Amino acid sequence: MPDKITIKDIAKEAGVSISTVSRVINGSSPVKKQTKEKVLKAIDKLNYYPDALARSLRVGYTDTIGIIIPNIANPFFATLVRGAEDYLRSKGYSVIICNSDNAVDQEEKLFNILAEKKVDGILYSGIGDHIDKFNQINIPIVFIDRVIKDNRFSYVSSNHYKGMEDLLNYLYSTNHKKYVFISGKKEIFSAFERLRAFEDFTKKYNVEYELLEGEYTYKSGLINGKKIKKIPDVVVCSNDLIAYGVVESFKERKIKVPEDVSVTGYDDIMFSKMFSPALTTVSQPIYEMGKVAAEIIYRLLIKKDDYMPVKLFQNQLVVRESTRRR
Amino acid sequence: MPDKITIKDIAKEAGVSISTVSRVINGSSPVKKQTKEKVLKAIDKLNYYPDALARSLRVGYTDTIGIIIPNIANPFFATLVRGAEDYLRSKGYSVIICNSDNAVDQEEKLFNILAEKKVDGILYSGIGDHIDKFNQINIPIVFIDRVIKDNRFSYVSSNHYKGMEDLLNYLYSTNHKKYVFISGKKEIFSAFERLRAFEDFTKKYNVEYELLEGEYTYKSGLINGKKIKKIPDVVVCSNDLIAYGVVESFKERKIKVPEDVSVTGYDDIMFSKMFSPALTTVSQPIYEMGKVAAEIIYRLLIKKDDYMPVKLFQNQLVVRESTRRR
DNA sequence: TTTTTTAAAGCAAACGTTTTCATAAATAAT
DNA sequence: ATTATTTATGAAAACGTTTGCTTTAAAAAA
Repeated sequence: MPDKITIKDIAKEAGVSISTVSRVINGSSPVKKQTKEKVLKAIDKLNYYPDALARSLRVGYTDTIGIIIPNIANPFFATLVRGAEDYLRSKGYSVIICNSDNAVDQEEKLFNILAEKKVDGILYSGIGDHIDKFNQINIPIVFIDRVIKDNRFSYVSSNHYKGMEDLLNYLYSTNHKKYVFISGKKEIFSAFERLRAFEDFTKKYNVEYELLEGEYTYKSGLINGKKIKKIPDVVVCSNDLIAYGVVESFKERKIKVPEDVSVTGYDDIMFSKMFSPALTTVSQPIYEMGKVAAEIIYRLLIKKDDYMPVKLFQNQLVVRESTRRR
Repeated sequence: MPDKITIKDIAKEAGVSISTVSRVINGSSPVKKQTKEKVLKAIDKLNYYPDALARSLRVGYTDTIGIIIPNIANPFFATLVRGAEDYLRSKGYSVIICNSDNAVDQEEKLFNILAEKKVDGILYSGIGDHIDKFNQINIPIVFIDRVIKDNRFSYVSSNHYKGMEDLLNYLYSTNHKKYVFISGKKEIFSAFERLRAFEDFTKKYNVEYELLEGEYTYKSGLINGKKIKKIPDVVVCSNDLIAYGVVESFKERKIKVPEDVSVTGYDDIMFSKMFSPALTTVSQPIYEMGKVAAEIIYRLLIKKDDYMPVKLFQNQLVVRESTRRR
């Protein structure tokens, strides 16, 4: 294998010092046109590309952002990540993606790895708060899909409580009397908020309901769907994946949606409109949220002020075919 | 902000040389129990974590793998990536994900970035062949979802031709006479192979058909679905997303699947079984393929021999509700 | 004890860049 | 022409590690 080409080789080839080479690469200070050409020619000839490690070690940043999410195979996060990555790459950043599977200890490990890799910033969506860790590693972070009261931290989230409230009010207004609610893991902020909205709702209208503890997966919907003995007017699911599972479990039992029971989701991932019955759900601007999170971290990085922006998105009820008036 | 803690600080705190600190961190050579304790204590006290950049610069590797795919928001790739990442992380690697959107020039750019970042290996699924580039950057690579005849390169792929052939034979045996085929971009290996199987099929059985050029997206299915004037017996789609789009477009036109027309997909992404009608498709072991690709690159990295493994997966016809005997 | 062997720790170079500071070359001002 | 100013280049330190080699300390053998 051929030896690695370094800036030294270019310098020698072009008959010039390495400082000069560095300067033409980075345009950091003027260099005479004809020497510049020599250098460029040498670079091209030897097929040189600079070592980002060495560079980062020197300059103190890596142009890399870490993203910690539960699971990239969940379309919600895939879309979110895409939103963030598109923006960041346009600004010259790369992205390291880490799946935590919502395990706090795994999250902690990932923070360590990202800190060691010297990422410039972190986008984080997960369970733990890790505040002590953040103080240790001292890397700008923005929380995603979660409201942080600690005003040292930025976040982008959406108004889950309000979204769920809107959905429930709609259901109530269309004559749904008996409810089953399948929650996500309560450690997850969004799941907690949606559940909270549901609990407040049941109190307010003194409505008949059953509460099932699930998690944000298709499988959980499948399992919990089977557990439902008394078919209610509507099964309110804490996210779309759960709803898919519930519908499937009902299909197996020949229970028809929406004829026999309404089913609702949350998130409006791209498949929910294709699902049949097309899912009544609450839409979050997922791609946009990823993008905004990326914008925030970017701003945090370039201007070193203490500006800590925060963005709360509104959610939108979208009524489709999986619900109907009772 | 507090100064960055380096190995030097630990050395001073523990009253020991930096070599010794390095040795206790890496266990690279024996150090007396009691000095080890001092060092560990200092590390803990000062909250030190080593700088992976500096380390990589010295040792010559980064424990990082780059992955280039068209689009992480496509569930096929999300699952694939998850398979790869799970394996790699278990071996101590991190993963940088890059979306190319199937643009050759973007792919090229991404290869450059990954080369500069000194990733140890690359997993690549895309359009271009970039053979010259690979020779330049000299980083182990494994191609995903694509057969490479050049035996200097590894790949994992699946037998798209055979899979499509099986599907078509099944359709033929269930009395489907008139076909519409919606292809993916022909530059993509899998799309090319699936189309090739279809063309051979039409010749072999001299069957009535129409060919529509699409791409691997829901939207493309929607658009091309609308273009279908004469409803055939079956619309064979080059992947599942296209099929979703076609079904949706038919729904708008009150054309019933499978009553009026069969529709098939390819890939069997996780949503296809939840889709209604549940999609008849050809399943690829997506997660497994990602995992195997990761295994291969890992083997390539640890043993520096010239072993160039290659893995071809078989695909499995899965008949569900979106087709029926004519 | 003294010498030999082994184990533990330290020194300093190296990895490939960027950048400060000094110097040389070129241009402008006298 | 000479000096002053600007412009272009080079030398060398620094970023934070690992590791080959040397030295010191400890243990074993004489």
